Amino acid sequence: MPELPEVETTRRGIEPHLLGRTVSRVIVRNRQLRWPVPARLDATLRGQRIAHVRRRGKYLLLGFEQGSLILHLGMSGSLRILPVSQPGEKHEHVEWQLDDGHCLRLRDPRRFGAVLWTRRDPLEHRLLAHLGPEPLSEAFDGDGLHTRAAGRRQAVKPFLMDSRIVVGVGNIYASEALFLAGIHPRRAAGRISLARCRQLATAIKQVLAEAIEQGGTTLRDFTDSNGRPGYFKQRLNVYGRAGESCPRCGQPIRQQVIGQRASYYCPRCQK
DNA sequence: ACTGGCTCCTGAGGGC
DNA sequence: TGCCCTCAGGAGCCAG
Repeated sequence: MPELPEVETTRRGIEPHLLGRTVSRVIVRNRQLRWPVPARLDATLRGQRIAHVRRRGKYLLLGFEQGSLILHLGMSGSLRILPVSQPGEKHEHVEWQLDDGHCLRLRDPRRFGAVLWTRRDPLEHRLLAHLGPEPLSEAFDGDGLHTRAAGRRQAVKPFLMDSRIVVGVGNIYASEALFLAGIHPRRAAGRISLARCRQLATAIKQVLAEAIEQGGTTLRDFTDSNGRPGYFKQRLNVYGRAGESCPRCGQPIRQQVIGQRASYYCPRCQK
């Protein structure tokens, strides 16, 4: 399940292979993703040069001369650079062929991902226009978090996963950051002190930055057809570890569903 | 303005 | 060995 670190790692992995390349052909094998893949994508993109590869939240933005592709990996999507001659695999729904004999392929078994095209500034697109700050930027800090949380009774974990508050904090890293900050996932967002909001913001930055570093080593080679990454489970303190000992105090870690999502926490360390 | 619940989909994992 | 059932999970969307 790609969270922000995996999306950023993907961006870094594909960028050098795409910059300055021209699309020679687009093949859409299955257009039924979260939204239908735009019709005539091949006609739209053919001959256009890729000017930049950016990321906003978990969206990847491929900038062309006449518009931008907006890509989302959903929860099972992945992008790889392969030789065009490489035989296709199951669930490879879209292929962008480049002028150097390689192609970018989107594989997405669960098809929660998205491929959209816009001729305007992608940051103004309705899916992106109202996103909260990037967690690793200076625009995101504990003071801002505290302000946004004021008066809200929603549990802090789903609050953190709301992309209008901050982007890119998915289910796994929300649990991890709350553990680091010592905050119970069910605590009302509006009942966290400024000092603890600052700790929480720091924890979010730390967890995501560390995961990106990990991703950088795990997902090194995007041209390797065998390079499916494992997830960074070895680094996780609480996620997926119900019943195991808390690494800080030894208490058994608990699992609880909060906002329809599995949440993991230490009942002793997190208040 | 908030909040919780539903939805899309497939593969994994458990039970028998 | 295989079949069936259940469930996870990002995030937009809608109802209350």
